[in-house]
Formats: sequence, C-alpha cells, structure tokens
Amino acid sequence: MLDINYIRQNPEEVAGMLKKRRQAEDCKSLDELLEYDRERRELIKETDTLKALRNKVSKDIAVIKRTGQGSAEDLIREMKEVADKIAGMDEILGKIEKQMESILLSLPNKLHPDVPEGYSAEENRICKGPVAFDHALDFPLMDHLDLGNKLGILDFERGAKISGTGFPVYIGKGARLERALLNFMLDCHTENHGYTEVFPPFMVNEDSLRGTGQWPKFADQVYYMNEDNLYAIPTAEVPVTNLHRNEMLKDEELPISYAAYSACFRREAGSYGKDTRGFLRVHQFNKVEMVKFTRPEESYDALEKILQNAEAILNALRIPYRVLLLCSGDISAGATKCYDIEVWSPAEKKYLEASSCSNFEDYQARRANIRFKPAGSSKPTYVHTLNGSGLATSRLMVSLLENYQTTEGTIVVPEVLRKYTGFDVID
RNA sequence: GGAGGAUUAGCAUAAUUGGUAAUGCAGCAGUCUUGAAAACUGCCGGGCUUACGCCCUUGGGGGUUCGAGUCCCUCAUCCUCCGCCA
Repeated sequence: MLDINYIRQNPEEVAGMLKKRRQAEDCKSLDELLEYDRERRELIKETDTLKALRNKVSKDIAVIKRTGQGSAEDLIREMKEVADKIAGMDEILGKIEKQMESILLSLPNKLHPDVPEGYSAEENRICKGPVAFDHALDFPLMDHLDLGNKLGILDFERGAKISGTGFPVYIGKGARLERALLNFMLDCHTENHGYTEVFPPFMVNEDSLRGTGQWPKFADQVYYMNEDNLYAIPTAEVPVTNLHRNEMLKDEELPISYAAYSACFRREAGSYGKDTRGFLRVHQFNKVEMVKFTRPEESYDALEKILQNAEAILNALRIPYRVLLLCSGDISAGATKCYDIEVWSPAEKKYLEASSCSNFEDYQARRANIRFKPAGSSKPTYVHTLNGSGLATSRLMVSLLENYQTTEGTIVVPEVLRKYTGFDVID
C-alpha cells in the first residue's frame, strides 16, 4: 500500500508509475482517490468542529449535574441533535474511507529506477549468465517426464487420480531426492547464510493475505476453505511475513532473516493449457522461502544478498541458470525491484523460473503494520520487507533430472546432495 | 463443544454510582553540566490544521446515552477448568 500523503504530494509520479507498469487504466481510480481524499479532509474539518462542541457541552452538563445548579434539559436536547448530525456525517465519512482503502489496496508499489521499462517478459533484462556447468549432454536427451516415468520416481497420473491434474506424486528415490533438496537448501541458508528456520502454518486467515498483498486483488488464485474461512498459502512468504504483523520491532533485532520450507498451493486459474506439461505448472509444489525485515536504508543491499543466497544453491548443485531483472510490465504489483532466477532445461531447451527475489520496501509493512523505532529517534517507522525463493523444487527438479541424466537413462545425484539422499545414482 | 477470567501506548500498571484515559520504565529533544549521571521541561498511536490548537484511539465490530475503558450484543485471541480426540 502506498502512503496517501505521498500520493497526494506526487500524483504525477504515481500516474507515471502506473503507465510504466502498463496499468494506465488505473489512473482513473487514482483521480477518484484524490477526489475522495479532498472530500474526506473537508468532512473531517466539519465533524471535528461538531465533536469539539459535543465534548465541551458534555463537560458542562456533567458540571450542572454534579453541582445541581440549574437544568441541563435544554443542553441535552441540543446535543441530541448534534449527535445525530455527527452520526450522519460519520457514516458518509466511513463510506469514503472504505472506497479509499479499496483503491489504495489495489494500487501497485513504486518502481525502483533500475527497473527497465517494458511490456512483457520478453523485455526483462538478462543481468547475469548464462552461468553454465559442464554436464556432457551430447546424446539424445529425455525430458523430466520421461525420466521420471522410466525410473518410477514421479507419478503425475496417479496424482491426477487422487487429487486432480497438477498434483505430482514423488515415489521412492524421487521422494527422497525431493526431501534431500529441501533439507540441503534449508541447511545451507541457516548454516551459511544466517537465516533462522521457520516452519509455518500452511493455512492463513484473510488478514495475512491482505498483509502481503495477495488479497483482495489476487484472491481468486488462492485455495479457500469456506467452512473455516482459511486460505491455503500460495507461498511461505505469506505466513512468514505476517509473523510480525501488528508488531513494533526493536531496532537492534533488525535485520531479521527467516528461511522457511512450505508446500505452496496455487489455483492457476486462467492458466489452463499453458505450460502445463509435467512440473512446468502445478497446483502444489515445495519451496524454501527466504524472508527479510530490514531498516529502510538497508533493503537494497539485502535484496542483492537474497539473490546471492539463492544463486549459491544453484552453484552448489551445478545447475545452469541465468538472472533476469524484471521489467516494469512484468514485475509483480507489490515489488519495487525484482530478480528472477531461471534454470536451464536442456530437454525443453528453455529457461524455467525457479526463484523470484523482491524488495517490497514498505508496501507490505504498511498493509501489515510492521514498524520499528529507529535508533536515535522516537518515531515509529515502517520496516522494509523482502523475500526470495531459495528455491522452488518443481522447476529445479526438472533441470536437475535433465542435466544429471546419463546415456543409460539414469540420474547421477549431485555431489552436495549425496549425504542427504544416501545414494549416488537413481536407476 | 461447555463454564469462568482476561485483552488499556514499545513494556508494565491505574481509573467511585457512566462525566471524557492516569502513572512508572524504556526511547527522543531540550535546560543544567568541562563531559556524563542525576534533576527538570516537552515529546513519545493515528488523523485534521500554515499555525495556535482540535478530533479520534482502552483486542475487532455494533448498540444504549448529552456523554462509555466502565452498561448491553457479537466476534477474535490468551489463560484456567471440564468434555471429546491424534
């Protein structure tokens, strides 16, 4: 959420941002917002005057009642009218503020100056890579589906039977490999990168979704349990960022870094038929997420660190990748700056998104009310929040299986994972 | 699921029969001081206002009242006890 004061003082900047994000049509709601803001402040002036009168006269009434000097009847009758007037105006004010909130919740964040301008994914800027590792793949390659079927480690068909399309089942060494990947990533972030491990709930309430920005705009992408009014998390970002919702953090405990495993659930409504093959688009997948809370002045350094922490996993696994800086038309609404890491699928001959590292500045902190008192100041200030996948296993698994396949159709387990899997080869 | 108790600022604690949120600690600014400490003054949740000031804020929402921390309804969370259960 943007600060209404910032919007009022810099309307043309906000409009420019909306155009850069290819959301120029939202400029209309921006104008509405500013009009509501004017009305609101006018109305507050009037109601505050009436409320001041009511407070004063109420005190007078109290004095009359206490001393028994004279009658308060006239004053009470008068104040009854004032109270009705206030109630009527407050109702209008409430409606205006509700409208404002709904617009504010839907407006995207500012953009960092580094963000390249562009319409779509094609205009994202490659800022690193390709980072290659030699896997000697000079033979006819199988894709991850064929490999998974042949080795009996992945079963999409039975997943579809028990749940529906897009719910993969890992079996035998496949299950073990998945668990090894997750454990390796968590250990790496907690032991080498200074993150505190969190194991969060996989279902959250509406306030949590609103805090990170998935609600109300993207509510239709989230699984909802009507009976209990709970949502299945689309990413661990939601519960972990909301750990500190409505909290005043201490300056000395910042920055806070959390790494969390979670299953992630996504409806992917409207995406049917697009990249649906195998692991490319699924409704449930596993991910280790990194989340940071920082002082405002530290957040862009922290973003680079998160990116490095995610890259460290791929370097250790020796999986080829590249890093993109997302353009203004492709970056998500809450982020000011975002890097995507894509891993190389040699069978599909394309890059697959495996991580997204974003700085939200105070956009989520304002929604979720996460503040701290900076040292040397007494004024509460919003923290900056960031997160990055470190990483999502589904696309990572595609790249791992395909890059580590052999001419015999077996998979060599990456060196760093062997102490977690307990085997060197999947055959 | 049932019964009882609780929720007040960063933390901790007050507020006769309803009369308009008090205090301590921590933090910030200033005065004093060679400097620090102590002491004193102001600030220390949000909004409106050029400003002086004013308004709102006692877990959320609603009601009664001229006036609600206080009375009523409702929801949430925490604690205690009972019941059920992996």
